[in-house]
Amino acid sequence: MSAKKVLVVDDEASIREMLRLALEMSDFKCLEAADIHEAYRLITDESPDIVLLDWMLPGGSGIELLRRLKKEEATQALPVIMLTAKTHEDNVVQGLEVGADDYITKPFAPKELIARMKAILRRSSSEEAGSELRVGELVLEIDSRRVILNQKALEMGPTEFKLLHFFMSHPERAYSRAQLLDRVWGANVYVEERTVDVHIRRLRKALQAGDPIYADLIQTVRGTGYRFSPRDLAVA
Amino acid sequence: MSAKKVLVVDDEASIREMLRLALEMSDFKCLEAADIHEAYRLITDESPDIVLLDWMLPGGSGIELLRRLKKEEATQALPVIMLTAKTHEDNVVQGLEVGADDYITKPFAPKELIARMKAILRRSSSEEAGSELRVGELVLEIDSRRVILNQKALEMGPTEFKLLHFFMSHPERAYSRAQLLDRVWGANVYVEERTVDVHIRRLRKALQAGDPIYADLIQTVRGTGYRFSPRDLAVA
DNA sequence: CGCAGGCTGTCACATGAATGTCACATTACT
DNA sequence: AGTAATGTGACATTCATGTGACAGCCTGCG
Repeated sequence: MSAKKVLVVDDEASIREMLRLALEMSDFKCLEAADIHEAYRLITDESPDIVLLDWMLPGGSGIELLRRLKKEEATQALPVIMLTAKTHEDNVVQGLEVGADDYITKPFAPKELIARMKAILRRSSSEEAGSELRVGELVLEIDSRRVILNQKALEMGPTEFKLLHFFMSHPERAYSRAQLLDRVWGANVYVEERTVDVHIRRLRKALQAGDPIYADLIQTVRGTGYRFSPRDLAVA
Repeated sequence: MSAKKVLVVDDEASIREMLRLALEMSDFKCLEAADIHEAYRLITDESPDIVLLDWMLPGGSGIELLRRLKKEEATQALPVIMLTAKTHEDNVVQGLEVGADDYITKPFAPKELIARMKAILRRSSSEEAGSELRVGELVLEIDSRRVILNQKALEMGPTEFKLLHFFMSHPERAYSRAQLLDRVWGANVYVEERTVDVHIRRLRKALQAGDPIYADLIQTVRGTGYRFSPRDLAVA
């Protein structure tokens, strides 16, 4: 299992720092946000695997963000663990009602937090298995690591597969080359940005070979990067 | 019902002898092993119908063997009865969790053991009936440990058989070398990952000898591992 | 006991695919 | 037209996999 991304949302820098240490000790990648706005930005930009959300936040309480996340399709399945200061039963109940996956009251032992996180991640990642992503006649089979278009398998390299995988799970949104490098190639990789173009081309070519229409799903956003847009798929 | 093979795993020769007598009295064929290593060898070589496994063993406790058996595809369904010295509830619970089919505490009446064995065998043999895997003209006979392709038996080693067995029961899914080592070779085995390649090749060769088309069932998934895909089998 | 033969795991080398980069062509925008 | 961004074909290199050979190990047999 590759390192999971954790987003820590708390307004106190000291707590964030403490959590960062504990998390990195356990091989999690750690993102930090001090307010709801920043948190939301990081969620859409970085798609963390799990969110640790403090209850008390300036500029909108944590439950607001939670509600928003559970409302939107794209983030509905994102696991959230609430951090509550006291044993405010009310908060806990309310949080779980809105859809938090778990909660933990401060002060807590980092070990316990990590254990709960792992339990939740195990649960959510196993649901993911056996799934497939579909857009029209284009099917990306995760388990068998294949892409099927009109009942026929498409040929593409591992990188194109990962790229398409990323696009299909993040549709209707433009990504810069830098973002794509980060999300598809992985962080800490030194590669030219223009390399993305080449792989975009290879992916388009592969789709084209299966059905020309589907190549149009990968759209160029001039001055920004690329976008995957099922919406514009013309239906015969 | 033909005579069933029973494997007795116990380090005390006197107990093995006692069990042998009791078992042969009831028309079972009896195999004996004094340690885990020998037990495992006999299981793969002789495929007994049921295993009587003592809890306390030198060189790795019985539960280790049990875990290994339940993990590997080829032996997952093999019934195991645990023999525990005292009424160690912990052991019993643990054993049943790992997948023992039953347990019995020493000292026990041979008659009772026989009865339990028969009960389990009755249950499992009905499930086991007609236990063969088939893909097109390729038939893997579990019991006789043979592979038939176009009415002709294929020649392959035990490892290739297990590998094919695993693949045929988990089709349309890509597995990494590490996963295959884990599931086919068994856990706690230190073997080079590239060894998988070699056995894949041997398996392909065996299939090829029977019918070239069937070698294509074993597909390379570049950057990931291998996949067994009956779906792509071209039909004449 | 020693020997032959099958099976296994490992290596070194061969082969071919995938990757990243470039130079140049093309396109969009002003 | 001029400029910047993107598309595209070619290429060297790296990397993953295929493949043949071999030594050790066990087993069965003389």
